[in-house]
Amino acid sequence: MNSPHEKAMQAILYGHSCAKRLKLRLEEPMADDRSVSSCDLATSIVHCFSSAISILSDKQKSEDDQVSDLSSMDSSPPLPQISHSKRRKSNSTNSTKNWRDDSPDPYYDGFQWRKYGQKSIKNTKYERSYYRCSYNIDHACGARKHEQQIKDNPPVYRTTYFGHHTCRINNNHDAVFAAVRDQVDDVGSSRIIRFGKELDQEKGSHSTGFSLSVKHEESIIKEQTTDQYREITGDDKDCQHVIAENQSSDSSLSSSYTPPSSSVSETDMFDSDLLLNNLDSWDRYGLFDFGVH
DNA sequence: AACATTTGACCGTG
DNA sequence: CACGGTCAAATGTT
Repeated sequence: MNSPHEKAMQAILYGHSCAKRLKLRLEEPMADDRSVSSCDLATSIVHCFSSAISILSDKQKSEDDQVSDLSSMDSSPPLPQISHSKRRKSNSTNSTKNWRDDSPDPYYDGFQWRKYGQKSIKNTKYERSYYRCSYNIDHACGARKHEQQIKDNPPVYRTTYFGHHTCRINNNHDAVFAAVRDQVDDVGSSRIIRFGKELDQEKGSHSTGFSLSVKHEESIIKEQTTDQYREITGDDKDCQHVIAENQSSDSSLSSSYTPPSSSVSETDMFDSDLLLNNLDSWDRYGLFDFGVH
């Protein structure tokens, strides 16, 4: 796995490529396909920097801390809130700690949240706020988040998200991914990019807010990405080759992943959430080219 | 009036 | 029993 520094670098580079595209759009409005709104591009940029901040601030934590954080991540989809118990269930069995984000400001993530609690947490200076999706009842949306200031001067707020949105009130971010996918498809002989779960498995089960995960399901997805590369290429050696190549890559901005034409159909199996939620995917497949140079 | 936030209490988990 | 997640009444805001 790449070092935190390298991951932060990749997040910044990714943000940089988004910024370049936004700049190009501002300079030459007609030159861009407008498949992604400027607002979404800006949001992506902010999230890339958030990820970099988070990675770099985590780097200062102890290794033990990191291991325990990672081990608590869970990739399973949110369970419907069918329990009639008024009290919480065990975190280890019923909730999903999907990802977290550190930001200088608790940023707008495109979803509407309702605060339902606030607690002071032991050994921490600041209180933690608890939010659930405003559409929790209307759409039985089980998404929740915790927000807590973890640093002062400069202030850093850690937002931890649990579960997925099923309310689908914001699909803008999906457009970003679609655009990424389309442009990736345009590069060379690219056919598919496949990350994470089968699309069919995901259908109807989520619509998450977009953010670059810092520690999203790390160990699980490491296996998934490797396995799925094997699935694409059918070649274990190729998999190792690409991984090694990317690990020793100079992270040039112009690098782009062009999967070898494969036996897999052209069916779109791109899982945008997992692509952008997991920096390790970049580790393995290289940076994605937005067509801006 | 309707909706959102605050806050003390409750209670499951380890 | 301490901790932290959630509930729900009280309070604030629009």
